[in-house]
Amino acid sequence: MPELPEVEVIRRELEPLLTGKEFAGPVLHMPSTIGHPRPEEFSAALPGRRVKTIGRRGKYLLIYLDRGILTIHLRMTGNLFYAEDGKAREERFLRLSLPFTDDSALHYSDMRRFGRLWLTETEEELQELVLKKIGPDILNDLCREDFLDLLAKKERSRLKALLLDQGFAAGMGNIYTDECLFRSGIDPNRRVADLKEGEAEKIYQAIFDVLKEGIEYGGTTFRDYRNSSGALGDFQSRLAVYGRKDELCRCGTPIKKTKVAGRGTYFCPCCQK
DNA sequence: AGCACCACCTGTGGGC
DNA sequence: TGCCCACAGGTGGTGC
Repeated sequence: MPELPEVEVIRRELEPLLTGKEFAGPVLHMPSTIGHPRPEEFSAALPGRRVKTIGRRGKYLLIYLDRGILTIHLRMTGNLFYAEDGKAREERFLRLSLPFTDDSALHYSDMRRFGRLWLTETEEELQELVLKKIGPDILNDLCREDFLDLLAKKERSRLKALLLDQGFAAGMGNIYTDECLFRSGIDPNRRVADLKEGEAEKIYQAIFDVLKEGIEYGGTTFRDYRNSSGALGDFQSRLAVYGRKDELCRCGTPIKKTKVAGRGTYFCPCCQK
């Protein structure tokens, strides 16, 4: 579900709400949601720790504590919901409740159960256990020069596959990748080696623009995404190609859907070459 | 190195 | 109307 913009929207909302709060005893409705440490250790270790700041790397939300780091990945259908009164809004897919000592709470629900939480004691442990194969955050930690350098090392890759590769750079998902390639005028099947003068720069700019806009519009709610107050995103109204098979592109050509890198891929055969 | 597949889950929507 | 299959904002593993 959530890509970089959706996670960033959640981060911005939660940071002022959670900073300074102290965790009480968690309730694990589905213990397998905990990736590390073992569920019972997690439950014993979290109470008493306080939230310092909230960060993000790609699609990972990083809740820095006075001791250790609580990391969350929402995968396809994970949702975080903050409740001032501590009450969860729906029970069906509730996997985890993290109450605070002031009786407010952070709830985690996840229909498809793919999402995970990790509690690590140090930055090094987080790196080793969770972020080992994750590249730099594509919005905050990758300048144009570095992006172009990294791209040059991946001559044989298809653009769509590369942008989706979190080891290359972290944050792009299926929706924003299709939108980025549309804005760049690049066919998703093209390979890096075939890019012409100026096209790589165009892609970098499109990544930046589309992610920024996604954040400004509160993320994309195509199906399940909700922010931490339960509200829908707005960026779906701005999508040029994603989810618009057979609808007309602004150039008048019907948008096509194919499969690239194993994912449903939308593009305009006229605007993207 | 890159890619195609499968697995992990549950729900929904299109086609027949 | 109802059933079945394909597919869904992600990622990790396998094997070619």
